[in-house]
Amino acid sequence: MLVPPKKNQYALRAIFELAKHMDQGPVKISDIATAQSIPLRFLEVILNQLKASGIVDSKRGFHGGYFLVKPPNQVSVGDVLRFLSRDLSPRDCIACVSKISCPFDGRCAFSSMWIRVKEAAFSIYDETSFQDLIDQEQDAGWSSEQ
Amino acid sequence: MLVPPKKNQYALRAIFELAKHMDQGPVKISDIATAQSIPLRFLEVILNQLKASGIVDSKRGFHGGYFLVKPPNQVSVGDVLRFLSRDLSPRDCIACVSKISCPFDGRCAFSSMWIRVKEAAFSIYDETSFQDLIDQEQDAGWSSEQ
DNA sequence: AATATTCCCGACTATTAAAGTCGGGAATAA
DNA sequence: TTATTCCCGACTTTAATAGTCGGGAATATT
Repeated sequence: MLVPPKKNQYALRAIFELAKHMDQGPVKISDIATAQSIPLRFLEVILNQLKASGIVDSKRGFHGGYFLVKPPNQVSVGDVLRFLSRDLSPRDCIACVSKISCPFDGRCAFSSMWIRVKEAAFSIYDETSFQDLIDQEQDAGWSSEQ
Repeated sequence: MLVPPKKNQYALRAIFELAKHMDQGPVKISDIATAQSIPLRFLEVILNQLKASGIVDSKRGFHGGYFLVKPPNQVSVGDVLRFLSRDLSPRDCIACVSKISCPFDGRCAFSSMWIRVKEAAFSIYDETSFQDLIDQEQDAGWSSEQ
C-alpha cells in the first residue's frame, strides 16, 4: 500500500543511473536497462514519458541516449514521483476515497489524516535528491568499485 | 500511490461506524453498508476477515451484528492497516522493490528512503485512534445531528 | 550516400490484483 | 418454527499494471 508501482521504481532507478553518469555524455537505454535490471522495451516507454517532465532529455542516433537536464543535487525524488502521479490513475485522490465518487463529498473524518500522510511522504521525497542517493550508496560501500 | 485500496478504506469506515455505536449493541452489516456506502456483500467479506484481528467481533441471529471489542480510544488506524497488510500482497515489501526479487538484494540506494516513508506514515496511523476520528467529525460539524 | 545505431511512436497483449457477487448453510432469539 | 443475521467458499468481473512489438525517424560514422 505504500510501495510505489514498479513503473515508478523503474523511473527512479533509471534517473539514478543517469545521475551517476552526469557529464559523461548520453547513456543508452540498453545500458540503463542492464545496470538496473529493467525490461528494455518497458524502460523505453518510461523514459520517453519522463521527457515531458523536463527532468531528462535525449539525443538520437549514434552516440545518442538519455541524460539529466539538471545536476543530481537539483533533482529530487519528489520531482519524479509528483510528475508520474499527474494525469495517471483516476483512483488517485488528494484525500478521501475517490475524487469522482466520494460518498461524503470530502467531509469525511479520514481526509485530514490522508492528507497528513501524503504530506509527510512527500516531505521526505522532496528532501531526497539524487545526489543524496549517490552519496548514500557510496557511504554504504555498494558502489561496486568501477 | 499513497491511497489505500478501497478494501482498506471500507474496513476503516466500517470500524469507524462501529465506534460510533459503541455500547449500543451489535450493528448489522446492512446498516453499516448503508451508512458508509459500502457494497453489502463485499463488506460481509471484509468484516468477517477483520474478526481475526481481534478488533471486532460478531454475534449471529436475531439481534446479531458486529461490534468493537475495545473502546474507540484504544483502537488506532494503524492497528487496522497493519492487520490488513499481513498475508496480503506479495508485491508489498518493507523497503526496496519486491521481497521476492529485489535485483539488489536490499543493498539499494532507495531502501532507506522507503523505510522512512513507511515509518512516517505509520506514525500518523498509529497516533490516530477512532475516538480521535469521531471527535474530529464532531468538531467539524459533520456528524449529521442524529 | 550508405550504414549502423539509437531513440521514437502507437498500438497491442498479458498478468495480476482488486473489487464485487452469489447460493446456500449455521447460529440465535423471538 | 420461523425470521433474522452472520458465515463460508467459490466464483466473476473489472481495471490497473506490466510488458511487448514492428516499424519509423533522427544522428553520427565511414
